[in-house]
Amino acid sequence: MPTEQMGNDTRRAEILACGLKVLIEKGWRGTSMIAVAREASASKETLYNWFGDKAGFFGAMIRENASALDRALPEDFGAMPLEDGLRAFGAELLRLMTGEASVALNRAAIAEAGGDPALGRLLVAEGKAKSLPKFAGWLARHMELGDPMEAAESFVVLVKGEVQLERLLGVTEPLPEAEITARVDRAVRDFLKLYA
Amino acid sequence: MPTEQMGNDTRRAEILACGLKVLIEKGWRGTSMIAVAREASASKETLYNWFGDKAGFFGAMIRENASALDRALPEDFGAMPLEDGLRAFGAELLRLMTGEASVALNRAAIAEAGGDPALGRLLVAEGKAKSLPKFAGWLARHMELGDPMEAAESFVVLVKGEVQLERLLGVTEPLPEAEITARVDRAVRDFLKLYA
DNA sequence: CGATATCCGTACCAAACGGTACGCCTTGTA
DNA sequence: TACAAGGCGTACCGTTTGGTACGGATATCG
Repeated sequence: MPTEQMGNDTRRAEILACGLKVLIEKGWRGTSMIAVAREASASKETLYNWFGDKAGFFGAMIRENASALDRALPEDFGAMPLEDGLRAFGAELLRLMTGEASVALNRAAIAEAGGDPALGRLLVAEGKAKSLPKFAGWLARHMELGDPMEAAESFVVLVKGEVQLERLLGVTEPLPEAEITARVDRAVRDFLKLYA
Repeated sequence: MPTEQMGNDTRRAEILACGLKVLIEKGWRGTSMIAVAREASASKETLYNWFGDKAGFFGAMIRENASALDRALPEDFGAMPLEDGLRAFGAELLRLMTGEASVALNRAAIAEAGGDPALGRLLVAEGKAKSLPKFAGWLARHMELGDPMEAAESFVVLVKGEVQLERLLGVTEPLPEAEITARVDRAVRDFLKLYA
């Protein structure tokens, strides 16, 4: 563990990354604050000072990972032609939503949703609620649509299918790249058939 | 093996119903064995004698509720014409998957999936894995399809959209009947456009 | 009627949790 | 070099959990 001065921000991101690692490896039930503290070589008191309580810590993890889709999209996505853009967006979306990090965070939010839906709301507000309108706007610029948001959601649904739920339930492994492209191909074909 | 014999059949169903009630009201975290026992006016020892352990109890709850879709379908479903059958199946599916019981059970299975995916596997094996092939067979009898299972899954996905995930995350309330029919209408229209 | 089995209620246990308090040591700064 | 801040590690507390054990009530059956 590096000693040279690392800004509080770096240390903070490091702790959040350790939390995500524990969450992925041990599941929601196995992720106690003491487990996170040990993984990060931090103290529980530090965790509580920085993040308030356990919910605050998970909220911070969600915020940290929410913009992953934006970051993963190619730089020239906005200028791509329709079909290429659909493929790029769909593949990145599927890769993200079935990846270990997203699955673990969604599992945690769902596990808590019965008692306190705050984490679930945060997950949606920081993730889908931000990226979907962007994608819908992009769509509207590339084809004529009566309701771009509806079309955007349709594409997302066609891409994800049942795979995300199966991942959440633990009945499926992360998708190999070949299956990602296969699913995206089919989704693009169906989407164009419906809306073009 | 602790017998698991019959005893009072209705008593067993009663206890399972109480467990589901607690699960819906208190969420997965609030559903301790003692909470279930109190709700059912039973003793913890009885629960453990009948169901083995906590996982066994939840497994029994899943089995009890798995065939709900079959039971809910109208008796003459098999003889319905294509579009009526799609509407009936879609509406019942959506009603079930967004209902309190299904949401609570799926949340429990997902919460445990990180450590032990057995509950998730059971949920899929008893639910979707049994009803989807039936529906695919029905579909194949009503239209010409290259891959009936693929078409059936497409219909399911078109009907559910993002609603089930939003329910699991706790960002949406159970759907009013008007929205159910609206979603099913759109799904049927899109499905026929893709496969008819 | 007495014997047997079952179930309820309660008490109990060890383990783990979230959260807090405190002593020690490193680091930054003047 | 001296002082202040703050993170690390550990110990601690009250609560809750899954799971077990025991005593008393009830019911069934010979």
